[in-house]
Amino acid sequence: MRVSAKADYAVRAAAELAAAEEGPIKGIRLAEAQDIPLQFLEHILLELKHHGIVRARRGAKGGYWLAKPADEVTVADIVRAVEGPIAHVQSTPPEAIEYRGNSEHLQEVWIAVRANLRAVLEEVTLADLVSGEMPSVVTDLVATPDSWAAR
Amino acid sequence: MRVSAKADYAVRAAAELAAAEEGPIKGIRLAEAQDIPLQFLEHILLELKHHGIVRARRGAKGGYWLAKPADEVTVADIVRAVEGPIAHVQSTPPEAIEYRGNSEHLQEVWIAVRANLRAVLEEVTLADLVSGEMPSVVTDLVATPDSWAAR
DNA sequence: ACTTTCCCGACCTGCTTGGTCAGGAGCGCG
DNA sequence: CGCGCTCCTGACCAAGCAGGTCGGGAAAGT
Repeated sequence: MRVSAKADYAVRAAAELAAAEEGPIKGIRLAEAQDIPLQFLEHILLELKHHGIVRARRGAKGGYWLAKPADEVTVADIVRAVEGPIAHVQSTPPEAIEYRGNSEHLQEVWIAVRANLRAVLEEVTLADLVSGEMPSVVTDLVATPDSWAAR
Repeated sequence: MRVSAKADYAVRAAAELAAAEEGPIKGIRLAEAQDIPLQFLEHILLELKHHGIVRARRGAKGGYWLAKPADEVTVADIVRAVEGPIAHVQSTPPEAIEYRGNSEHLQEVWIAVRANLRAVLEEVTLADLVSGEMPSVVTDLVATPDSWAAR
């Protein structure tokens, strides 16, 4: 139930790409803008490329750019690209688990957990992220003081 | 963003304890009821004990039982006991992260993610789990067909 | 040709996951 | 008391992941 450095880095780099107006952005510029180790970032960007989220070109005028418009790329897309499926239990998707005995209804809990994760991650696009204009599901939750409480 | 075997086991064992009406339940009975490796389960139960969620007694009439009524123990309590804090990013709580540049609003996303996780995990008690009468947040999500779709 | 930049596999250290093993300590009972 | 039962605890272990670094290769531009 934690967010890895890789996923965090990936979203931040993608946000930087979404904000860039024209042309390819070099890896080193992304790394510096978001304070990410360059060589690690290159591996992450390669994964994003393999998942069709970014494109890249080598050489003097090379760099990375988004493969799709920023409002068509969600945070969920990026997290799945670098972390794999969201909210799997014991490496199997919640809809495929079968519980016996008194934990029979636990499946419903994990399904609800995944659904609520998706409700945020699939709703926020890179365009939302850079503009700061979040979908209502986020603004509502963020406006609740309890959401900020440590526990 | 995944649920570990340990957390899954822990909740299932706790559900079994919640369902048991009388007296201490032996480890081996929990292990068999939920098909969990016994020695691994004992370590998990020990952690739950250290977190004040279960109690135990040794000897012939020994076993484990819940330290509190089943309707006062939430799934979140158990997950936190065995997995640590929920939805930390790079091992730091989302309210403590500071983002710069174009990812400035990413903090709000992680806050919303955590809040939505809590909305499920802190709402479901062991009593709900064994009775099958889930809180509305769960039944609503589970009733949505999309929640069951793989992606 | 030569530089720049991405591409990509190998490697590395340390920690986590999902366990097993061996023994010790408390509890109840005859 | 002695004895068996059950939990308690630390040590260990194999595999994998996290979070990187290193070194070289391949395309793009000039």
